[in-house]
Amino acid sequence: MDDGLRDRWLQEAQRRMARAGMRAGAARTTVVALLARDGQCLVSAQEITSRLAGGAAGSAASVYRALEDLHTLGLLHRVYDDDGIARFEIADPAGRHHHFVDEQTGAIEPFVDPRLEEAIAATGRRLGIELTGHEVTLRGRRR
Amino acid sequence: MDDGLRDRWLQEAQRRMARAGMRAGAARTTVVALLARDGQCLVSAQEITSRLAGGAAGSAASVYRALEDLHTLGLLHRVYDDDGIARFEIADPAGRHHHFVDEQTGAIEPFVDPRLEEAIAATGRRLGIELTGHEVTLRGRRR
DNA sequence: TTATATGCAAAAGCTTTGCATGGGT
DNA sequence: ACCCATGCAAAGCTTTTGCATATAA
Repeated sequence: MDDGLRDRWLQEAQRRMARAGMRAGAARTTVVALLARDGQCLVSAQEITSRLAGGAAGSAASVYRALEDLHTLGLLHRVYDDDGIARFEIADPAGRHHHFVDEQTGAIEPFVDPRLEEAIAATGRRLGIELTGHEVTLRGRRR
Repeated sequence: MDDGLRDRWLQEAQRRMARAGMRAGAARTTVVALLARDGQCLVSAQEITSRLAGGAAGSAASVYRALEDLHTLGLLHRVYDDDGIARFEIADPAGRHHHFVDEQTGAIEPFVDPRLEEAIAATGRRLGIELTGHEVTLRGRRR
């Protein structure tokens, strides 16, 4: 786990939530804390809900509402897996990773590749597009 | 519309369906014909169902079943949009395109870029991955 | 004739929403 | 005090499934 990323994101999240006039209720506070730790790669609403079920706060409705709000604030990326279930991960202010799906295990793993980023930027220029975002999913098996 | 692609895919679809022991019922036959024409870029099950509603055959259940079967046979790609709805397009035996989402209009447009394909292949090698597939989605506005 | 395809209606699963209550600032 | 947040339960949507019937081969 990347502690620096966790702290940066947590701080940014609190800043943006405050600026939006949101208050620190128990449920969303817990969800945010959990995301800062475990949301560095894709997690679903249900995974969050069940991890919260052990503790005190966090109904399913509140989890979905928190995820929706955080996504609207630009604090989360939302991706739909091959099963059609929404999964979220924290939007790193410092950069972006993409996903590799291991077809043997089904595991999703993040990766970064500056040269791929550069190639995507070049594609945008070639197509005459001003890029505001992009997603890449690779599938295969580890050699 | 690419007539060559349409005919190639239709032929391949019929070949694979026959080999799988599937019979040419009215509903799936109509769905396959519609996909060959209109499935060159993403369409949803509901879009297909409503386009079929004018004609004689095609209940929603049969549409979903046809899409599932064709996907299993490797004849369709399935992609989940930002709204969480599954969209399908025909798997071109001759190559692959990706998607650009225009954030002004919401329109999804296909594009091809051989240099991007090369960059993705290079990323796979760099990561030590044997790639079996990949998807790229670009978001932005046309300049 | 026999396995496959279809349609309808019901069920399933994820997500959203209405409403009354609780809680932050 | 005032407005936001929460929880529960109900509703909404897409997608899947059971079952009886129809149909391709």
